[in-house]
Amino acid sequence: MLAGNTLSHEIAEILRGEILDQRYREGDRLPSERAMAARFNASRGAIREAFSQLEQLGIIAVLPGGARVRALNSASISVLGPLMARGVSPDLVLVRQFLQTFGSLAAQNAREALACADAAQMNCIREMVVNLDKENVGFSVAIPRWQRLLEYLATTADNLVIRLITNDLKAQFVAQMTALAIQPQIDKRAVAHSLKELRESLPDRNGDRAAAAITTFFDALTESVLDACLPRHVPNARAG
Amino acid sequence: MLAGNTLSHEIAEILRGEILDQRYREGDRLPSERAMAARFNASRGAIREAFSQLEQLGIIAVLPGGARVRALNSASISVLGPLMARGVSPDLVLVRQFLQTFGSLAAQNAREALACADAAQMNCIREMVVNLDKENVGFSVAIPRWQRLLEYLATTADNLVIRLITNDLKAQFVAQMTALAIQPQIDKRAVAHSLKELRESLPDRNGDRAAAAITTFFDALTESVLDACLPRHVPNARAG
DNA sequence: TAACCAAATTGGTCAGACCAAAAACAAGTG
DNA sequence: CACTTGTTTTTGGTCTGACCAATTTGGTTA
Repeated sequence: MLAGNTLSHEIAEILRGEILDQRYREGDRLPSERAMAARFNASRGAIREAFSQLEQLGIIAVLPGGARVRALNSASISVLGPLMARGVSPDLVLVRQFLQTFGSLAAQNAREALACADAAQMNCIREMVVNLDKENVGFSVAIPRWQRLLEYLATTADNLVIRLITNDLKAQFVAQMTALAIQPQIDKRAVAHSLKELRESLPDRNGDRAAAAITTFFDALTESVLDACLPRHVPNARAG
Repeated sequence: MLAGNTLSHEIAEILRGEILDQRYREGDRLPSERAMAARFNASRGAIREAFSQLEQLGIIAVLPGGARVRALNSASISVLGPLMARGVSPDLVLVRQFLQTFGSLAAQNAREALACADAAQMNCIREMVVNLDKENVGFSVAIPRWQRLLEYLATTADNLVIRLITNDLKAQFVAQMTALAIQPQIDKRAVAHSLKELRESLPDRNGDRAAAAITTFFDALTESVLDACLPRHVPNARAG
């Protein structure tokens, strides 16, 4: 669908799936480029470009004598999206790991933002936090506000390493999540608590406290998302 | 420069450098594949493979009509290594961001490890921490032990997302650091304190406390590494 | 000026070929 | 039988030249 309109992208996508599905074991030699060309009715050049993409993904190593499958642990972040989409690893486990990791990085952003923000930026942060805390809005309204806050903290912290990581993570994760159209019911008490901590951490620029607040928020978010991912077969009649 | 023995890797490396050096501005169109082929005295196929690598790096977008330079913010983590090696961004800033981010992820690993470790794993962790705390060893002895501890925490936490991220980070960072042959003088008191916190967090599996201890350690490590990176008083070279 | 159409350019792919290095195999050796 | 050695096959890396489809470009027209 969205993957790649070009032949080499399609081939790469197919092979990526087969590798992530463990159709070739780690260390195994992939069929030769010529064999692949025959299989896909394509030229060797197209196969070569597909292999190149898989190599950049870190899931194969192509060298004279043949292309070999590498360990999943040595892959690049970009495999996480496809991995989550397939049944290779338990989805919910990966979702949890995603959100927890994302939360850690966001917390670090908050820590650094409070350490290096100027007066105007601090004001802006304070304003966003207060606004976020003001009304008891629904999930669909609150989440974009949180996103803006986290984005502003990221901009303020200006940590390129975290920025690049979260770029990759978002690209892999958001696509999968939005595809599921999840409507989590986040624990409002936990959110309120993390907002209170966040607000109180601002005056004396307590980075650790702010980071802890962000972590708390992501813990709650994680639980709610996981809950929303569960098969809602069960008649769970309990409103918050 | 052992980066890539193949021609396409060499070309990709050169172009990557030129792009990271801002020789082409964001959004600019790169010279066509044919022009590049002429410039490097190579075939279009080789240029294409080089372009493919740059595309996977996230620094160019190749599409019908021409290849365009993308924003650095949208790049992949793998550009950090080359970026740090060049003078594009202040080195020390990147080094700090690297270590702080690495610390955040290690702290998260510790948090999750304590949450999910079985009895045997907890014993192993305790043993490593105690061993680390036992003697007052030098930097070159202590660091490998810390690495083993962090690695074991990572294995125990078994967070694939963090694993993949740190894979990339290590690949980009360690190469640069070892090339500098840095001998940091780490603050032993800070390390001792973080070890104490870590040790005391084990009995009741206080993940937050363990995470804070790891963060403390990385703060000290960051300062010492940055200090070691500073230009020292050159013995004689006052030429110029 | 704005809309429109044709020519030049560009990426995507294909085909067939050559080379050097690696792998697979055969044969000889202890 | 195991182990080395030398030859053949396979494999990846690159080149050349060509074709197609889509974009870009630039000139033309309304």
